[in-house]
Amino acid sequence: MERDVFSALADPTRRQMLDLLVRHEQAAGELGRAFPSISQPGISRHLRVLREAGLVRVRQVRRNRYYSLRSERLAEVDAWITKYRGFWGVELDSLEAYLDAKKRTRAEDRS
Amino acid sequence: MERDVFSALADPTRRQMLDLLVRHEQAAGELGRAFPSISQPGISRHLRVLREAGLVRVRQVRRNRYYSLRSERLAEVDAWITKYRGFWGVELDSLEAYLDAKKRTRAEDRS
DNA sequence: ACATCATATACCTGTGTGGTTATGAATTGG
DNA sequence: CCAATTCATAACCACACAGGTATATGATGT
Repeated sequence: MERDVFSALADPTRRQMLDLLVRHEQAAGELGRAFPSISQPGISRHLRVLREAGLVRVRQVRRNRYYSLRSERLAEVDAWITKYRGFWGVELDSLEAYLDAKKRTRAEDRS
Repeated sequence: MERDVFSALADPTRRQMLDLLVRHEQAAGELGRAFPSISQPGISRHLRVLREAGLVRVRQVRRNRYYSLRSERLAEVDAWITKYRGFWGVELDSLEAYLDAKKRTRAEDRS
């Protein structure tokens, strides 16, 4: 438990797993099928690392373990990188555009 | 050469180094003094990793090697994490606050 | 109770990484 | 030229990690 988020993100397979989970929660086996070159235990261990880093949560439903994304830790990474955001300029604008869109969405949610 | 940015960021010492470099460029030795528990070759190798990941550049001036931050790769990480930004809501506000402050700074720069 | 499915754990193995000390290479000052 | 400074590289060690196969665990269906 209590594993470093950055080292959990260091592995490309685990990053891909998160990329898959961002769409919707997914069972371990389902996830594993996206990585045919890795054995089932390999998948399971990657998921364990993500769990221990707090990047995913698990929900057991019958025989399946459904993994889903947890935002908190990723937000920490985002907070860390915010310190450096002053170093590039162009991207700020697209980020602002994104935030504007997001704000509108949230406003609609409330209405 | 051509090393993965995320694995370069996986080490806490290297992240601290970047945190120091975000203020201003710094000579290797100067940087090293911030980590008294690590030997000089240790510092040098961390800097090599950062170099190979494209996270820093070096400029030689007389006897000193001045390291400074390179934004491109960090921007890549930022782009990656952008995919997940939809997953947290509260943090968006502080991010907006940051952007507002930044925009004001940039406006002042132009005036 | 038993077989099956879904996932996790145990154990081994090769490779990578962070740390060290010792040494090399380039620059500078006397 | 020699010594000191500044930094990088080499060689080595301990350990962590990703991968595999084999096995355990737990829940479901018959």
